[in-house]
Amino acid sequence: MGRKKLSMRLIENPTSRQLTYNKRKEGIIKKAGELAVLCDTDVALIMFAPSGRLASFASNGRTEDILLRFVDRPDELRGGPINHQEFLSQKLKQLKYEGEMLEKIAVYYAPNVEKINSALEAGVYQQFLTTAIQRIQTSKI
Amino acid sequence: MGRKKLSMRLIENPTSRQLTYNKRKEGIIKKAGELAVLCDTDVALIMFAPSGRLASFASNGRTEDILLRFVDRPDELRGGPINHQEFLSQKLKQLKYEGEMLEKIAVYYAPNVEKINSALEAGVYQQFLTTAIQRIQTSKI
DNA sequence: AATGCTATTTATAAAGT
DNA sequence: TACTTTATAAATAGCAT
Repeated sequence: MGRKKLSMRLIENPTSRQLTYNKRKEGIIKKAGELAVLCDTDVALIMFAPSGRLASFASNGRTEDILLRFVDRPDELRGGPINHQEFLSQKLKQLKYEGEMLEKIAVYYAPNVEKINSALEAGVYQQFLTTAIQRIQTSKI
Repeated sequence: MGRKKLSMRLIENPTSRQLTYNKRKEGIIKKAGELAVLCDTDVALIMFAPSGRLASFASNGRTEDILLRFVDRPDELRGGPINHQEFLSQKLKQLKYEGEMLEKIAVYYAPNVEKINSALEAGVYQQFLTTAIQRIQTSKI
């Protein structure tokens, strides 16, 4: 959409690139919010600038603990050896604990409540978790 | 966009809702991919249907380890007590280890490489990590 | 750098198959 | 239950401020 059709490759000019980034970032966040409302859907959207710093995050904030549901429904893992399944459950529980610890730490270090979304600490925590997600995704492709 | 303007509230008709969900899901994924290419940006997009099941995930898969950069640059935490800083570093390292374990587990359980994106296991792992991210975000707001 | 303005392109709501 | 089409709404690229 625009005066010209934009070819799908890196925008060379840094100023234009930043401008496009800001505009499209807003657009995607809006779309994500609409999808959440229209379809009762949880949407998490995480964007990182090339610097690696967290650029934006959007979610409708539902907090169901899917982990516990998973642990309570082992039949969803049918086909896996029982010992590995137990191992997996333990690992998930352990990671859940780590996540809660991380949450507490994040709260403790929050230096400025008004700047939460751009706080360096938040960026580091969230990117770390996101990287973990990406590792899983990458490792399975 | 469409024959009529859609009011921004839950689509009551389940069939229409599902249809809209599928269409808009594709749209957002496309947008996310475009943003990644145009602006050299890492984008992670995670959507959950009301059932809680992972619906989609998109990322350009960058894998920088921001954690280590963080640990190696303690001045970014200036203002925090040293003992808490060390505590934080240890926790992050521990979580990194857990993430790597989780990756190995994910690989082990991958039942069907062709269906990676819809694999239930992947959904559980990713939603768990996403929930952790959301917790951090929520706790700071 | 940030905001506002249109010409265009793109996404998509309904309808059709 | 999906795909395809089409009219329309929405997003946005390039400019202007």
